[in-house]
Amino acid sequence: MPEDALVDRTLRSLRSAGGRITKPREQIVRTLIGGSGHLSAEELAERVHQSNPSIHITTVYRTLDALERLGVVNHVHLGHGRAIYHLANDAHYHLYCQECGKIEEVPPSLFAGVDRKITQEWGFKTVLSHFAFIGFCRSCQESGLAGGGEPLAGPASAGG
Amino acid sequence: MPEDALVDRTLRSLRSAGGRITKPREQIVRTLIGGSGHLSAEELAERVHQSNPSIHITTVYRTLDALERLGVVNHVHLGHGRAIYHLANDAHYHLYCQECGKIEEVPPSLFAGVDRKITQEWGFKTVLSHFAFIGFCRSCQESGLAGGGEPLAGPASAGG
DNA sequence: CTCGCTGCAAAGCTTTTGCACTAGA
DNA sequence: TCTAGTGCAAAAGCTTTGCAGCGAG
Repeated sequence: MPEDALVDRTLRSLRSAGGRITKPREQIVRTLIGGSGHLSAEELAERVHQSNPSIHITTVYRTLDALERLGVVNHVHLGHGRAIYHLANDAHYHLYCQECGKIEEVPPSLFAGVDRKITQEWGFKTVLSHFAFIGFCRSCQESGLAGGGEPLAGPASAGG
Repeated sequence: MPEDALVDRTLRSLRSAGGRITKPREQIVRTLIGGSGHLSAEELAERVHQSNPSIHITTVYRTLDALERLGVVNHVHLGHGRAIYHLANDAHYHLYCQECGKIEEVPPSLFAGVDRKITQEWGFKTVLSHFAFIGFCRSCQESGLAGGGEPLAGPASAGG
């Protein structure tokens, strides 16, 4: 199982950076790597609690923070509150259904064109990976939950 | 001044919807319409306080909420915390510089292509207006504050 | 007169911080 | 030993809610 190797490598990275390998860190890292790839801090804590209920969510946050500084983990904001964490080597953007909470992954290349345009025309460098794209997934649209409200609907009204 | 007419129309909309026209609402609506177009609830409250310091920020939130339900106002999240409010008839998306806080407006048409692609390929309906696009404005990039980290950097890897 | 609006205080939600104690190397 | 990590409690930051009194219509 390559997961064990990854867990091991990650823990050793922590140590190389001057940190220490502790039981809580080991369990958090193992759970994160073995998990679905998209976990909030709270979900991660819940899963960790199945093997060790005494690990505090503060420790989860601090460990995730340490991993993020190592470049092993990234976090993505889904909207108002929650953020999710995923392994940094898995580069993708996120579509977040605000109705059912489902997260879909899309390749960054999809936005390359828009991103280039924004850079050229506005001189602005976007960081599109740090916030999910909000909307409605297919099934929630079919349930009639997605209203209108987007200015995109209608005839193309300008060209920048 | 067309602003007075807009204020008046907005207040009457509130009444048509079963609401009441009060001094606080009048002042909040007037300040919002006369304002820069991008105000946080707190900024709006500050300006309103110049003419009436006793108006509580809770009232500002509730009035903005009422206006939003009428479709007169939209709010946009800039990131973790703050949201900004603007008139709904002014359709645009937002670029938010996470370094200096500057907000730039871009036409929704810019994203029409990506949006269509996401709809066609993922069946996902994005609501791109509800969250700003985060990044670094030109001047902050020139100050050397914008780091790397975006997966978009690198050879154009495909067109999806 | 009624019911919506208001101000105040307090709660809510996710994440961060202060502090004393524990434990890795 | 020495310093990083841990658990707990509390705070932080923005927004919402409960409640009693006021006032628009």
